[in-house]
Amino acid sequence: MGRPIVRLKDVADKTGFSVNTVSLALRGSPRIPEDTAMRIRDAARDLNYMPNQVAKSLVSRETKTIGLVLTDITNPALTQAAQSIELALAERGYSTLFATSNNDLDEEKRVIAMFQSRQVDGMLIYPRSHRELDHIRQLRRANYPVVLLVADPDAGVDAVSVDERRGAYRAVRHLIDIGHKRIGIIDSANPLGNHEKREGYDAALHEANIAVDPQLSADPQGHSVIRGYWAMDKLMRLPQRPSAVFAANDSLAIGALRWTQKNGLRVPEDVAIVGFDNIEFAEHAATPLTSVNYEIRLVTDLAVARLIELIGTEGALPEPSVTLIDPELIVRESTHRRN
Amino acid sequence: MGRPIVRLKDVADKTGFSVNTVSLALRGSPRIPEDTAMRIRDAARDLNYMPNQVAKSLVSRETKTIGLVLTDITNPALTQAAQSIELALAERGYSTLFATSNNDLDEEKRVIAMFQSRQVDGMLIYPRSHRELDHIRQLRRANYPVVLLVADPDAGVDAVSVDERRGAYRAVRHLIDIGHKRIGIIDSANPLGNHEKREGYDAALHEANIAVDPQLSADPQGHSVIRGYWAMDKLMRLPQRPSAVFAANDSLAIGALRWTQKNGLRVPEDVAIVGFDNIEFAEHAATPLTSVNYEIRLVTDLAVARLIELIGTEGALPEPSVTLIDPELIVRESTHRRN
DNA sequence: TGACATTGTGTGATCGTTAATACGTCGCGT
DNA sequence: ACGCGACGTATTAACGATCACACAATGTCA
Repeated sequence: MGRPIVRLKDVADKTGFSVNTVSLALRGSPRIPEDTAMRIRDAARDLNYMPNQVAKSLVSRETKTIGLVLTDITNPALTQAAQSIELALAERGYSTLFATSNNDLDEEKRVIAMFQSRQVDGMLIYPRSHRELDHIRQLRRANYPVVLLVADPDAGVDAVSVDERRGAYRAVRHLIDIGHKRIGIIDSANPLGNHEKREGYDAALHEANIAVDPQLSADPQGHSVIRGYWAMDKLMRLPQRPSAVFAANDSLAIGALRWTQKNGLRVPEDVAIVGFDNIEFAEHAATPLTSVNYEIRLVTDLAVARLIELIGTEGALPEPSVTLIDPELIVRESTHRRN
Repeated sequence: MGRPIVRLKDVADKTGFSVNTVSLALRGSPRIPEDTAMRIRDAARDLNYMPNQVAKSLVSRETKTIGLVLTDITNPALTQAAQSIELALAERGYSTLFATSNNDLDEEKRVIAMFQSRQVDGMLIYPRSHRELDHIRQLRRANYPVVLLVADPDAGVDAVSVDERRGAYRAVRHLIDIGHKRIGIIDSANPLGNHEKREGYDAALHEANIAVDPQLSADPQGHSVIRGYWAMDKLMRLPQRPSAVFAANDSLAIGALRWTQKNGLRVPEDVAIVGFDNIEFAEHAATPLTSVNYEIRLVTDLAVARLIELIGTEGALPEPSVTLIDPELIVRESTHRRN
């Protein structure tokens, strides 16, 4: 409140030139002769002048700021994403305003509105849900640059994402290939949530003529280790246990692994486990975890590049484009090949 | 670029009132009669008017934005901090601009300057180093509200932090108490870095009349699991191995644990391991990890509260205050008590 | 020597909002 | 009937910067 601010006017007063001359000089205009410019630069340095970006933004109508909306930054996959997004944006001269929606739709809407009010030049969003994107589509219709970080080819909004459906398919396909028939899944079953991984799971089973057994599906209601533990508990208490489990992310998988340790089961002999995202801890888990891997940098770089492109377009935005990154499966001990 | 913006003027034109009347009405001034206000609000809603915070900030001289400077958000402890800081700030109507310094001093300075230029109302900073705070002290002298998230009672800057020295002391003291005499430490040895944990380690050893053996110190040069693995490798290859190891954070500790698994050592029988921060994965590691625990929410809430207080003070800032949160040790299997 | 560029610098409007103040139009009291 | 306060609304000037343009003071050429 009321901190002292050094303005162009102060530099102008000190040097005797007008505000305009000072502004031009500091921006290196060729219209200002070198010795004038030097005197002005010196004075600016002495006063420790820093341009006021707020005033600048008001004139230029751009804030060089983008808004990043995450559901929850403690999800290790999102943390990585946040890190590399911030980096990619900083490299291009953009600052990152970030906020979390806590997986709440109203909160997500509020955050987006706040970002608009703050005149961010664009937004990168991990939406809470694929099914409720109206508010985001509306943004785009209002010519607002937005790129989603989960994919839905029909969303009508630009998106760059790992192909979760394909990743899940690869993981489950691998389990089938090594002989598993009774394969559990630990993934959110929220009808409003994202179904891609579940679809990939279903697809792999169908392809192998294995019926999808709803019993083998456990909803962890979250993404933390402990949630994975309890979901695994549910699956393993079934009369007919699964011989393998696909977990929608590595934290859940580590929770499942932990369950096997506590209950004296061997992985992969008694039950095989596959995770998703290949976070650092996956490789170094008690039993190194087979996991779906992808270059998060690739996803975020493409998303940022697309966003910057949208910001740079004059007039109406181009047709939305959706880019899916194809993930690979890293096979480790948690799913050793059966013979 | 050139997105259409609905301004007060547009609402004014639509209703026939002046810009000022509209402004007053939308802010609920009692000077505007109810039916006028209602007509104006309706028009604003129809046009989907959103106040331009940039213009508002220029007038009010406050942006309701704070800058958060982290060294590296992938450090799980910092991720947690970022999450709860964003939450605490949002609750008080502040937005969070965040940037990472990548543990580089020049980068840290650049980020801070950028935040100043963007007129943030205050900053929360995880400095790269305790020893190089001049640029931050300077900020404070210029009456700029700053709160550090690592403590140094003599920094001359406000700070709220877990007491790392004491936490490390507790951890090492515990190892001594259960009979260990040869205790290794995995922590940065950078002379420009933070020494608190190392000091706590030294203090505990001195108190027990155990000489500090420099051989037993390994610098992981980072905070990731794999760094901990290699640091552990260095320690365990010594002719006289340590019987216990204190790691400066849980990722390092998990790396150390992983080393024992790969090399067929039992924890805690062959070597005990203690971590720091008590992240989620610590409890669920192959051998549940003894770790130094503290309420990160407490730290961040106090830091945010102090920052808001500083922002609210008229005139000169009060004397800097440093708050240290006392951590506790959570004992788990990785350091089972010896008999 | 007078017309005309060229060069360097200043003036004024503008961005969207708020704050201070001015200005009509009432109603009321005397 | 006249003045005065209250009320409702408009006008003007900020905030700090940029931009388009105006305008002197030079220098150049016929």
